[in-house]
Amino acid sequence: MKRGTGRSGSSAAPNSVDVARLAGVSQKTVSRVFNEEPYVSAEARRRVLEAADQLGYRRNNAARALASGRTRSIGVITLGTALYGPASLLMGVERVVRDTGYALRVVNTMEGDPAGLAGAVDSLLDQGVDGIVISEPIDEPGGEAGPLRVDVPVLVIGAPPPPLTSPALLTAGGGADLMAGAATEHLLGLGHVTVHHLAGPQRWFAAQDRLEGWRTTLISHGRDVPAVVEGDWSAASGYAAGREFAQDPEVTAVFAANDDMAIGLVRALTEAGRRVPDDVSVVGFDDIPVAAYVTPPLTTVRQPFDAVAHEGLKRLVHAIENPDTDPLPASAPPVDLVVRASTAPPRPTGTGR
Amino acid sequence: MKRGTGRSGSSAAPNSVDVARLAGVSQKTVSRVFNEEPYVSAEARRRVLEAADQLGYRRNNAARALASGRTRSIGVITLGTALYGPASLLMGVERVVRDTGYALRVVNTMEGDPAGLAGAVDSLLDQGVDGIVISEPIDEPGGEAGPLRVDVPVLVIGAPPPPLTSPALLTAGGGADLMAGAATEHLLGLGHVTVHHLAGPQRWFAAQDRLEGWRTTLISHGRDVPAVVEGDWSAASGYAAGREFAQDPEVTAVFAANDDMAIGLVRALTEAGRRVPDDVSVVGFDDIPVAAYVTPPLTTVRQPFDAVAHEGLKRLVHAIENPDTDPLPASAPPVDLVVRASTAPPRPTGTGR
DNA sequence: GTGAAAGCGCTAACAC
DNA sequence: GTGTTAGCGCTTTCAC
Repeated sequence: MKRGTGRSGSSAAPNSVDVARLAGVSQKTVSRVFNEEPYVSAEARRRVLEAADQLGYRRNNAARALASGRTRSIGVITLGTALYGPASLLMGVERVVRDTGYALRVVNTMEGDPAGLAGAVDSLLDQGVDGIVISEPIDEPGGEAGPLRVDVPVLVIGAPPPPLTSPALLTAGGGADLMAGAATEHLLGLGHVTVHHLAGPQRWFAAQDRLEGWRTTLISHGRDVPAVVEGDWSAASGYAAGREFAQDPEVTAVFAANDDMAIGLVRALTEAGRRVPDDVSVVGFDDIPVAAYVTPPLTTVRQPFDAVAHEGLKRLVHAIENPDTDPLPASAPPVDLVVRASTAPPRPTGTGR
Repeated sequence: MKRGTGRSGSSAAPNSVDVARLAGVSQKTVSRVFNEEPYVSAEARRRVLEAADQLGYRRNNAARALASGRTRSIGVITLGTALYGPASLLMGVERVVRDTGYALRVVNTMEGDPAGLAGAVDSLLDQGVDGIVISEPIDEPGGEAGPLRVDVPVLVIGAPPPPLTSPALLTAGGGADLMAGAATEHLLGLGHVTVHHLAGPQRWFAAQDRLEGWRTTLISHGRDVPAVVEGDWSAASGYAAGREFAQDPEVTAVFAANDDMAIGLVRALTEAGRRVPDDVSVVGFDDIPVAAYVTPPLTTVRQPFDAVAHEGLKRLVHAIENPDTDPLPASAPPVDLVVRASTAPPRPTGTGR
């Protein structure tokens, strides 16, 4: 323990009683000032602020949390990867959380983690948070025994709500299917007979959504739905898939579920003598910062990470602070296809239509 | 407030007294069980655990923190970007923090943030953390008025310790200068007369280090030190720099301070008719996942983010838990140059040596 | 406008 | 091995 001489301890952190004493007011008035409560005279406020400053006072959050039952913090569960999407989302979330006056606690779930989502939620609940953000969860095989019981509002980004009970269960970041659809339309619009898909790992909802949007679009245009090749988001897996696609002369257009895979894909295609976009068109997803600068510059779909984080968090905070009100409605994110040089009409030769 | 009927409140979260009552022991014994303290009979432990389970008891962290003075959490300050380096570091830190039984709190400092590092540290101290990690800080212009006073151990990753007083001030992740030196040596070893440098923003220590390693190596080999071009880490800035480099036929080798810029650089060079690596060799830094799959595959320096995070955190936790012991020593990270296809000997023509 | 009193749920000493 | 007694520094309630 640190406390020094007892009452007017000088070595340890000052508390509100110390401030009150120095300011010549009651402890409660100090509390009022720091909580910006009404009914404090200007004079009292001034004295308190001055005393606090002089002492280097800072409120003890543990005590506040204990007394009020609120921690003023939000926990976020991410996948623990430095992938552009998840990382961008996390940064967006941090910004909004801090702006709204909350603190951020972060917990990762590793892929293959036996405890998985349940363990992460538990850890956050243990720590004490007023709300939870689950960012891009994946389908863990070891299904939970019954739904998780969470007693704070939950926001799920980029996935349908998992089986959990919560005073408020919100979702954000939908629309990936529409975006994937737009990418597919673009390729079809260019004249390609059909579009192949290099999917992300199907345990990720984000990957499922994109696949779904692609497939739906193909079907609605009456096109064949070719077999899907599944990667793991990495450029390496895109490269491996690219070697397969390169074998098949029927492949003239590929929609990859993220830019990294698209880049690996382009490389494999190029190495195999299939030129992009002359022989094969490629569309990525995310619009990572280098997408415009690889060769050829990648046509891709830009994800509105910041907007999604912003809107989702606003709604979560609203749910936390207004437990009895209806949740705010979600709005659909815009679809933003960025056309660059990796897509072109198919060559008139060969498999014409 | 939630508390229901008073003593045996059934609607709100149960506390250790509830558990004690149900288990027929004292509250202190419940505390002992959950803290894994010695001197609890197997029978008492069993009863406590059973009662806790039945009630769905979970320790209240705010109360623990208040009573013990420790929050069992570590705060990390990052730059709020989804850049591969910072994001990888953050993920590495999260893993180790959780493994060591601490919770993670995250605060970003935006570039240009007036409050800057001081504001971030403050926010963490307000929240209450047992230790602070500052990941890749930058030199903010608005210098602080006097050194920051921090009363918990601090670990700085990738930079010299900023002016702050702390019971323990540790650093990790040095050695970027050696890595940059290795990249430069590689180019020199290939026969290039000198090596140009596409630097990162010099407000970043990480960028300063790399520049320093490059310059020192050039000097120690008695080579000219060409003017530095400064980018902002982005592929776009690398592209802009590349257009300049392309004008100058003397440029046969460029060391870029990160892979994104290297990729933009390669693109600009290629567009200008300067082939990579035939006309100009390029080395990047970081080894981002797509580096091996761009055209040409990028020679780069791999950064040991995980190892740095791991070692640094271990030392930080040691300092937190053993305040009176000497800090653990740091070890130098390995230098890992990954040679791929973006570097080659200079062409014999022209500016021979 | 302001203050006194009573906890929040736990850990820390110490006694038994 | 176990229980008792005090707080930790706030917020809350209610009285003035």
